[in-house]
Amino acid sequence: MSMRQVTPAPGKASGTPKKADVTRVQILLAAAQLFSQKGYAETTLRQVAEKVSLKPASVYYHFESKEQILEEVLNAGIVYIKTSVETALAGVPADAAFRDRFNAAVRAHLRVMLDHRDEAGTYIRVYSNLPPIAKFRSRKARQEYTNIWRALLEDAQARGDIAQDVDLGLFLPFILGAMNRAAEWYTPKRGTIPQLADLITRLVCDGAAPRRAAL
Amino acid sequence: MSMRQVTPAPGKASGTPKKADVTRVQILLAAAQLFSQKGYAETTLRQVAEKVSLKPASVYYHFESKEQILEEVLNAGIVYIKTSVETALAGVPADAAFRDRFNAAVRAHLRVMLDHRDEAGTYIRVYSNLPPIAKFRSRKARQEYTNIWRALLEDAQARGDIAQDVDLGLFLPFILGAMNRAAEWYTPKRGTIPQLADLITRLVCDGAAPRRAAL
DNA sequence: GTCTATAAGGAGATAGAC
DNA sequence: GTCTATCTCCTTATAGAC
Repeated sequence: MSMRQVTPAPGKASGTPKKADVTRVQILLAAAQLFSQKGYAETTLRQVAEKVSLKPASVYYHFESKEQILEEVLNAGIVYIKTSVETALAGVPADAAFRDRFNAAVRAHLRVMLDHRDEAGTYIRVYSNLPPIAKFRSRKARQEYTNIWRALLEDAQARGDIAQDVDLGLFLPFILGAMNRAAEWYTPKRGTIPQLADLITRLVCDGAAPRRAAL
Repeated sequence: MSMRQVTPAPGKASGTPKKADVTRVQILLAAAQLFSQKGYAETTLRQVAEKVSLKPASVYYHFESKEQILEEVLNAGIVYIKTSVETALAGVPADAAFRDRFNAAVRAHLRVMLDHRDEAGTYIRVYSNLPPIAKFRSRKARQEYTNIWRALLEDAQARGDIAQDVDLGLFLPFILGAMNRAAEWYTPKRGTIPQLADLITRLVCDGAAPRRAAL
């Protein structure tokens, strides 16, 4: 699943591939990369234009404003992440161990965010320093995504895989935030994405202390 | 310990309180707040000036450039955090349980970052979207701080409080990043800072699963 | 659809009076 | 130390030719 399929144009059924909405998508991709690398305010439309070999003015044929580009980039990013995690969860039996379902979700989230950094990572990286309007507009999609995780964790707590006295109101944002922050520091040099996913799963399920079971 | 004592002026022993380095510090504090709230690029010198009831030009009597203000804000922030965590660790016996030492450090880190958001939180929040020069300049202080945590965790691993097969190269940045990300989502509505610190400590030491000991 | 040219505004920073 | 006034540059965005 690529961002390409996610943003053909607002309100357009995927019938004709259309001749040059291609440019539109190229702009979105370039913008996503730049926003992700340097932040929204620090990125100029000239840089976006140059990256797709256009003159700045031409960008305005495809988009009304810089902010509209941002909005679409954000939405595409979160839809992309959401779909990936949903797909990953669907690939694990619903009655599988919590550990396995959780690990699959974590791995999917990390993979999208760290592997396809430019495409979806933008959402995570740029979100904090945004004009409040943009934050508000993407709020709904963001919440829908969070709900996937909430359901996963609430279910685990109901089944006794997570202790009753763990406050999900703190745990949920903590664990999502912890994963998202990885976009800031992760490099393949530190380890693979599955390794990181395993570490997180281990922390959540067992902690980092040595197993004291077999004693 | 306040940021005031940290940034009297570069290379100035704390002898005379000096008549109006006060303004200098006020500018730093105002800048810290604004950078933290809106990001570096989105903050204008005019806004900083207005916040301390100065005209924009007057700021340049105290600082050479906007970037220099940023640099000092960042350094002050990290020195502040570092000192806080060191003090907290010094307050716990060196032979205390890892759990207690870790919890004290987490709590101190979170308190500075979340309670004194404007002073030290800037460092965390702004750092990602920075001109590379600024990142580089604050690198040394950042590493010195990280080393406190590395020592704490390496020590724990040596004593067997953290399992041998936990990769600190992943674990260290993960846990620091997770805490830092809390600046993005934490509000007192979700819980107290000690509660969050306890949650993190629990995850690290035991995991979130129900205790299976007493069975 | 993309271009050239340019408008309109705001940014960081400086000069020099007070 | 702080002010007024201003320079210069670069931004987003528009107008209209091709």
